[in-house]
Amino acid sequence: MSGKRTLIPDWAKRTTEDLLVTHGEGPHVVVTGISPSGDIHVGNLREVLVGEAIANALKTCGAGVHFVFHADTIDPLRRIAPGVPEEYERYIGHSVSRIPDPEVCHASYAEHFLAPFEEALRRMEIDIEVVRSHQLYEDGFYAAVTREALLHTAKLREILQKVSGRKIPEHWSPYLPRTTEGRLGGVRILEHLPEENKVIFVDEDGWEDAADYSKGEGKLGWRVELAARWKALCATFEPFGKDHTSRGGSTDTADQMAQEVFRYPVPGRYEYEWIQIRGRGAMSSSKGIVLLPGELLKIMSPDALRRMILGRDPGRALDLDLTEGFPRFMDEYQASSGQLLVPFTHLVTISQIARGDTDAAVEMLLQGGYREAVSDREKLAENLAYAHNWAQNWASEPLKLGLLELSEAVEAARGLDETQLQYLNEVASLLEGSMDGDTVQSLLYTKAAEHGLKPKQAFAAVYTVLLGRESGPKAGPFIVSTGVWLAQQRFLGVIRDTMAGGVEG
RNA sequence: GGGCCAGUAGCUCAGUGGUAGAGCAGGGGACUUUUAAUCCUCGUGUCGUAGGUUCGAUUCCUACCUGGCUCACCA
Repeated sequence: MSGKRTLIPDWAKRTTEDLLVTHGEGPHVVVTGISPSGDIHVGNLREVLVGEAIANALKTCGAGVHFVFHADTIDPLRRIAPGVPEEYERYIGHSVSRIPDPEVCHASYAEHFLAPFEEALRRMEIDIEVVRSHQLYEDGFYAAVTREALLHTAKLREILQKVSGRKIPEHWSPYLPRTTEGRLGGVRILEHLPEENKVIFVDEDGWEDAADYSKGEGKLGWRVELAARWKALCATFEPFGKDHTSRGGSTDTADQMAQEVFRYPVPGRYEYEWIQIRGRGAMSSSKGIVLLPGELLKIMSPDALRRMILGRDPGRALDLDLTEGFPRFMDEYQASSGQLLVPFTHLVTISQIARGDTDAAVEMLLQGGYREAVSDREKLAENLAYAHNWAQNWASEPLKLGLLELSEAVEAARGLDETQLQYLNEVASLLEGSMDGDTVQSLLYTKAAEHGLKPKQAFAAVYTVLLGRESGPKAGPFIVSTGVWLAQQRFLGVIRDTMAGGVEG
């Protein structure tokens, strides 16, 4: 029921078996990575989870595995993320690790977006080493491959041109030094001094300068860096989103560069499809269509999130339905993970009535016959919190239960007829704070009959005044949970205001 | 145009080389102290189209049609 089960899905098993054949028994290095130039969303999380699944499968086969998250913190800012002030335009071309945090809460622009993601990785207990590329460059980790790249500039340029089909400028260089203004690239390399780890370059204004590539004074261009990084990190496997894997794309060029220039075997690969949010479209940091892992961890457990993001097969596009479809997902998840089954929608109702009072929730669950579900109170409290958060943020209106303000209640009560109002009036006069749920329920029912109201009409009156709807959770226990006194005041208040407003007596 | 993915009951989707399944919706019934409550019951759909392989294909292959996404360093 608890404990971490590592079940290996079919797609991961197949991929891993191939990998063991093509790349040997290990030790393996599984690499994932992303550029923190904007929100790191659950689409990005899919890459990490695919990597994790492969890493786990490798471990199960007895192979040694090192699992790495390569944060591309040295990457230049290309466009400012939504919500970032416009004056950040002037940082375009600067390394995101060297740009101030727009909200001043972290050490840099990069950290601002990286931190929440790292927090999610931690909460999901993913066994991964997070490295920052600006750190690696500054530590000289990429010095050797950078030197190699510079020495093979002509060959790299040829590959780039041939494979991508793009015209590459004459003076192209795989290395982008940082100018005195802090911008990467846009300069011309004049000379490479391999024994000093330096390049001499001239900037747009004709100023000559030098950059030490063992100290992070520049970086490799993206496509070259990808291949170089495989070698430097000893990567044997890396998942890629489909945007990278199309013909002429970055994996195409990197594959050839790895083989012909770096003399390094191309790591195993898994191409995963993208995730869309139902009704909003494909996730995109730049369009502001984004769902953060942290948001989802508010409504489900890490394990459920893992299941949701991977889907049946990450090679297939996923259309995340967090509204109507979510309860079903949760029920299926619970069933398949052997947990006690309380229908999610029921949990949603209870969580909203109990509002954090676990004792009250236990009471209601017992009444509903969910005896087993209350045995683990800690777990239950957690699930109630998930359900409650979901109700707040994602549920459609009919599933939300919120008490009306008095003025809203008066407004809603206009739809009630006189008999219903009189019924509420009498009920209010008979309610007592000491009553329990069943007593209130029975009071509501008997008084309905006495007023000649069908139960449905009577209860509709109650729900209308309290919730603004014609139906709701079982009325007696609900009223007790809100506090009998509160319901009583609400009934009386509505009667008073409605009568004063001109309803005939 | 290249690539990837999909096209199965009204909707959302499972599924397997051998007479097609689930959930929801919908119909019928029970209950009748209310609920998007509970219980019972009801599904012959050209499994996108056309070919091929096979004793036999929805499941494998080919072509095509339709839809989605992706190919400017945004997973």
